Amino acid sequence: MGYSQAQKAESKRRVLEVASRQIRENGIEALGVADCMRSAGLTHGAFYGHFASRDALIVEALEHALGQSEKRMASRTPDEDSAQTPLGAIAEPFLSEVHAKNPGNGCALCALAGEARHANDEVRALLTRYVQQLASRIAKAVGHEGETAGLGIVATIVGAITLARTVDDDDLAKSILASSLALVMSQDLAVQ
Amino acid sequence: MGYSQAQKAESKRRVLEVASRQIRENGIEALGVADCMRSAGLTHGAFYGHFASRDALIVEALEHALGQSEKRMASRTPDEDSAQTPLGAIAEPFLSEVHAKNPGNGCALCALAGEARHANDEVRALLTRYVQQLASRIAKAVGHEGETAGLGIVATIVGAITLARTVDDDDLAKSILASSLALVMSQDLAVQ
DNA sequence: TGTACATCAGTGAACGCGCGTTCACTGATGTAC
DNA sequence: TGTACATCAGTGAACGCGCGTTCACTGATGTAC
Repeated sequence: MGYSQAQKAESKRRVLEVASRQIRENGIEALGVADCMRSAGLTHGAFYGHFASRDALIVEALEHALGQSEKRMASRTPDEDSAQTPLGAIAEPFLSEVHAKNPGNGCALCALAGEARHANDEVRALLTRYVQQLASRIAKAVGHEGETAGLGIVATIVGAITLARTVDDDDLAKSILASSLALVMSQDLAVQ
Repeated sequence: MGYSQAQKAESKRRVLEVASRQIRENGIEALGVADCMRSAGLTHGAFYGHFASRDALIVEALEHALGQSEKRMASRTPDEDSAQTPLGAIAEPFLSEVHAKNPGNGCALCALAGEARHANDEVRALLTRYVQQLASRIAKAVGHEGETAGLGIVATIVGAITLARTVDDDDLAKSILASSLALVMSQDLAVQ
């Protein structure tokens, strides 16, 4: 069949894209090399031309997903029309139904926090760093220095999305998101 | 070798005990039939004399774990010596370092919420019911009717324990628990 | 410009291993006489 | 009370399957002449 070098890079990008979506959607453990390659339009034999191992793919895919989230969040500013506060601009998209229903495109921390405890050290290190980044961004939004004040809010966000996705009742899921958003916004100094 | 009927019941109880601890400690997916039986002092071949399938074991083990948590929580009352409020009496043990460090003996919802999305319907139904119970218990503790007011607090608790166990830095884990407890207690009407 | 050849991304069969499940067999328990 | 026997919890070997990984091979690309 034959492929150029540019096509190889494109192939790898496609595999990473698929893997990054699959781990958020189905979990790290559920990611299969063959299935992932098939979804990227390749056969499983080509895998080790791109990655040293399944674990290496997972780490790269997670970095890819976290990088995306970081970029998306950095580009987000409060809506001018509504009276959205800086905290609201961060918390509302996290705690939306769209986010809860689409783990594959969403925050990797929310999607993987539950099973990260059983993952390898590199995965945990990446998620740890992301928790810190997110917390200090949130702390800043509510007018605090450092990350400590933001950690509770991060916990609420992660817990709310996790539970909303766990529960088998759609109305209950909506209530979880709404109640959690109210709890988060009760910490907003900009409102009081 | 030969065993009496009473010994069979005792064997099953031992298997359930082990499984209930193992799924909370290592996750549902990590539970292996052979390993679980070995830890209970039996060989894997005896398994199907007690359970119809691995899935059936998991459901029974989860029921066992949730039942334990429910019982433990029901027997818990505010400390008389300290000025603990009803909400504090519930939230503090959940958000303690001891709980974060010992998933095997802890709350099954906190331990499994992250991977429940990928589990079978029965597991999700059991956890859904538990979320509702916990939320209405908490709502009552803060002086609200219904479960809605409690859902945000449940989310914070589950998220905090999940993150504290995910993160690879002990001090950060402690900060997550402390910050989340403060966030939860800020909702306590009994304090204000 | 056209031809021969080296490169290398991708293919697909095969491997080894772990795990859930099955099943023929074992031997202590407890009942029947 | 003692003996023969049916029961059945547990044993351990074997199965089928899926999955991560390996590897000999293929054939288009792009360079050398």
